[in-house]
Amino acid sequence: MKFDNSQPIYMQIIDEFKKGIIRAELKAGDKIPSQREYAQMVKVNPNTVQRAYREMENLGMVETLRGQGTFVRAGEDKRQEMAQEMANTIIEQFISQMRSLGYEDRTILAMLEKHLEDLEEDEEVDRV
Amino acid sequence: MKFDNSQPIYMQIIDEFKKGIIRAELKAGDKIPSQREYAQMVKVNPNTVQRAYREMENLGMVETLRGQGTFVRAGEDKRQEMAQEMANTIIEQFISQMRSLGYEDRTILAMLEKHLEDLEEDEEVDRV
Amino acid sequence: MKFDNSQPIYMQIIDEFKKGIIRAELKAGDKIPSQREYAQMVKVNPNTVQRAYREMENLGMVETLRGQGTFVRAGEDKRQEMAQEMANTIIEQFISQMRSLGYEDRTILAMLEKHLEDLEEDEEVDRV
Amino acid sequence: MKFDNSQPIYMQIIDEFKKGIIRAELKAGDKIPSQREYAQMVKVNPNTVQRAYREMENLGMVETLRGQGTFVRAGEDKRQEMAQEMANTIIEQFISQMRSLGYEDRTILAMLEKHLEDLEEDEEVDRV
DNA sequence: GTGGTCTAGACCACC
DNA sequence: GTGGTCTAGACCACC
Repeated sequence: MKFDNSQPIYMQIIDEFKKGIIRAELKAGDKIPSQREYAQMVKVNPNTVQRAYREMENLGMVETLRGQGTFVRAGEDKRQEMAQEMANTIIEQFISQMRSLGYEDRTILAMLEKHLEDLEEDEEVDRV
Repeated sequence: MKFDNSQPIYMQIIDEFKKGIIRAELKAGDKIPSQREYAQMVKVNPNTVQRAYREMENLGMVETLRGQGTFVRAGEDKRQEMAQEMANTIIEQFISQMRSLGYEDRTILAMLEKHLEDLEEDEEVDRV
Repeated sequence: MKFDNSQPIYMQIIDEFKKGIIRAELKAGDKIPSQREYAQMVKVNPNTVQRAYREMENLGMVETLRGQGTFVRAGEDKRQEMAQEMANTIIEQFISQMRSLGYEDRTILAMLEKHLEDLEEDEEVDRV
Repeated sequence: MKFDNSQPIYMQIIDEFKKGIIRAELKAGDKIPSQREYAQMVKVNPNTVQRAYREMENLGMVETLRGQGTFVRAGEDKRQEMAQEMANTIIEQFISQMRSLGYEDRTILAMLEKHLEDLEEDEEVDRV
């Protein structure tokens, strides 16, 4: 895992787990690594990991059972909610970046549409 | 200026000037800060600034006159080309982020459209 | 390798590799020394070598694979182009030197012709 | 004056005066700067200048009169001889450079001829 | 003052 | 081990 310093590391850790849950790589009931294990894996201070885990607990993403470990709690509903939320953040950031280049909204939409069509064509070709 | 470590600093500097040119805040003939000045402004080593300036010269964005300074070279054509290029990068990054959340292309498009409409309504309200 | 100060060292390094490619001593796919190795060989700072290697990459002469090394990329086409270019530089420098001695163009040509004939005779003798 | 380290500085000084004489900027009887003056002008150790002046005396280029200074001695004959000599050096260096790129003698001649024609055309245009 | 080159050396990323 | 980035600081060339 590599972290940049655009955001606190503990938030970047949370985002990692969020993505895992959203992509359904992590499902309700799955055990995630212990705080110590994870801290070693990603070479981060255990305190930072602890903070991330605590916040995930507050967010209802995971549940910690003393002496047993930390488990994913998010069910399908939660998963969708999280996906929506993350998507909104990404979309807003995208719009703001494109607007700051001076593009108008309808142009942004048209450019995205064009891009998606081009990509689909390319992928068509790849499959053939 | 704050730099994150998602990218080399010299590239982030280039991106700053790119944005300036794209937004037409910097126009052909404008003098940009001397390497030393800029290095002090953004608190990085002058060598790092020089690398950025040198690459901008190679990209045809600026022209350097020894003993005189560095000047914006990009005319309107170049400006549009740069905007296109930067937009493509942003769009591609956006698509890949959204796809990695599991959204299909038509859904991505629909979500963006919805978002833009909502924003426009909000801005309508603000103006009134 | 000895460098003079008629030109920056990094350019002289580039010229060395250019000559190697032009003379076909270095062919497409050949690995050239690592930056550190070469720096030790020619006793210059690794940063200077890196600048030379980076510019050679920009010129399309070599390809750099991180963690693996730097490889000659120039094929036969590129080789000829580079030879032409280098020849032009040499010829122009020659003309300017001769003119600055006050010789007229036709005299320069005649002197060169004479010289080449003399050399060929000498080499004839050597072979016999 | 700027010296490179491809040759001893005293030789580069001699070449400077040679060029002056060849171009007839310095004529027989002309006084050249005193050794001290010249050393200051070109920022070189006076001993180096002395060596250059001594060798020029040996070469018959100048004459030193104690208490009066150093004077150009070379007459027209000497001038031509020096020009010839310097031209030969330049031509030989040129041939060797071009051959090392792999060009054959007749090609070298053809390329030079072509280049001179092109230059003449350009200069024609400039005059018009 | 402005840019250009170079050294010395640290630290990181990828293999 | 190999390349990539960055800092610190010296010295040079051109204006």
